[in-house]
Amino acid sequence: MLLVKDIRDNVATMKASLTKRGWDESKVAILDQIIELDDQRKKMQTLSDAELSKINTLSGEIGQLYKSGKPGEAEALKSQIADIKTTNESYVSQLKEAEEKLETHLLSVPNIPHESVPPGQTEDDNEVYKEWADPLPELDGSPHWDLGTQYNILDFNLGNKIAGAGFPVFRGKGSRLQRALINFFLDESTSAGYEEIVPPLLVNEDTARGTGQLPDKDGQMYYCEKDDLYLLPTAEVPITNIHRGDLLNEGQLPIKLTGYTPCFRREAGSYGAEVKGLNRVHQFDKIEIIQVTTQDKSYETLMQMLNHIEQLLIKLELPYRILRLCGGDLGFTSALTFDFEVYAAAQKRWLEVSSVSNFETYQSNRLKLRYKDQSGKKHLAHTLNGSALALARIIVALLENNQTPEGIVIPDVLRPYTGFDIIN
RNA sequence: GGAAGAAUGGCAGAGCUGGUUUAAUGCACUAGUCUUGAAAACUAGCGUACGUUUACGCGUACCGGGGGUUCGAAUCCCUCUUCUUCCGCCA
Repeated sequence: MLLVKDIRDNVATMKASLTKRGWDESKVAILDQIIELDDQRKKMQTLSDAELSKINTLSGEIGQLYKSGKPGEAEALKSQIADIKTTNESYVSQLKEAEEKLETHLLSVPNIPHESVPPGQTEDDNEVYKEWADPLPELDGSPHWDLGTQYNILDFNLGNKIAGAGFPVFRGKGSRLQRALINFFLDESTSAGYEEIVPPLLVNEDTARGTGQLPDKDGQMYYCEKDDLYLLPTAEVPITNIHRGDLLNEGQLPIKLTGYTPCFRREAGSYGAEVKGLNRVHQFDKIEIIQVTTQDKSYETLMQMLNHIEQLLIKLELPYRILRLCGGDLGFTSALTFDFEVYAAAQKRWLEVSSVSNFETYQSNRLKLRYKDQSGKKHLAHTLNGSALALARIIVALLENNQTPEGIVIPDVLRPYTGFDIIN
C-alpha cells in the first residue's frame, strides 16, 4: 500500500510511472481522488476531535458538580452534551466514510515501478537482462512427463486419483531428488547468512493481508472456510510476516531469512503445453529467501540476492537467462522484479524458476514494519524476496536436459545429497 | 472438547467498589551533575497513532481485538482471540 504522504509529495512522477503499467489518464486520476479523500478525512477528524474535547471537559465539570452537591447544574450540562453528541455523530460517520473510501482506493493502486522498469503490456515486453551466452542444448529427447513414467519417479495419474489434476506424486529416486534439492538450496541459503525458518503452512487473514495477497490475489489461495485460514501460496507470506508490526533498530538490519515450504496455488485459466506435466501445478516445493533492509540499501541487496540465485543455477549446470519484468508483467506489490528462467531442452522452452523483487515500502506499510535510525527517527523498512529456488520446474530442466541413453545424470553438486549419480 | 483463572507502556507490576490516572512504582534506557575514567548516588527525560501549529505546544484515540451501558470506562456488560491451570482425547 502506498503512503498518502508520498502521493501528495510526488503525484506527477507517480502518475508518469504508473503509465508503465499501462495505466491511462483516467486511471491515474485515482491519485487525485486519494488526496481529496485524505483532505476530507483530516477535516472530519479535526471537527470530531473538537466535539469530543468539549464532552471531556463537560464530563469533568459534571463530576465536580456532583462532588460539591449541585446535581441540578449537572443535569443541565448533561443535556448540553446530548446536543454535542448528535453533532459529533454526523462528523464521525463522515470520517468513517472517508477513511473507508481512502483505504479502498489505496488498496487498488499497485506499487510504483522503479525507474529502470521498462514500459510494456505483456511478457513479450520483458527486457532480457542477462542472456545465456553459450549455445542452447539441442536434443531430440523425451519431455519430462514421459521420462517420469519411464523411470517410475513421477506419477501424474496417481496424483489425479489421490487429489486431482496438478498434484503430482514423486516416488523412489524422484522423491529423493526432490529432498536433495531442498537440502541443497537450504544449505546454500544458510551458508549465505540466511536464518532458516519452518513456518506454519496455513496463515490467517491478517498475515495474508500483510504481504498483499489479500485482497488482490484472493482467488489464487486455497481457503479453509471453517477455520478462516489460507494455505500459503509462497513462504514469503508467513516469513515476511514474522516482523509484522515490529519497530527494529537500524543495527538489526538487514534481516535475512530463508525457508522451505510446499506452496499451494489454485491458478485459474491456463491450458495445453503451459500446464502439462510439472510446468504448472497446484502444489510445489520452494525455498524462499527474504530480506528486510534500510531504505538506502535495498537495491544493493536486490543485486546480492540476484547473484545468490544465479550461483545456484550455475552450480546445477542449467542454461538460464534473467529478465527484467516490464510494467505490465510486474506483480501488483513489486517495484522491480527480475525473473530467472531455465531452458527445458526437450520442450524447447524457457520456464520461470525464480522471481526476485524489491517491494520498497509497499509491503512494510501494510505490515507496519519500521526501524529506528541512529538519531531515533522512524522509517518504514524495505522488504525483498526471491525464490532460491522453485523445485518443480528445476526438476523439469534436470530431467529433460540431463537425459542420456543410460539414464538421467545427476549434477555433481547434488550427488552428496541424492546418494546416486544417475536415475535409470 | 469441558471447567476455572488471566491479558495493563521495552520488562516487572499497581489501579479494576466507574469521576485530578495527564496510567502509580520499580527496572531498563537517554542526557546531565559528580569522577582521572567507570560504578554508585543525585537531577531531568523517556509509549504509539492521527489531527493541529512557523515553532513551543495543544487536541483526540489507544490498558489483548471488536461491540455496548454511561454525562464520564483500564474499571461495569456482551463477544471474540490468546495464555495459564485442571480434566478428556491424541501423533
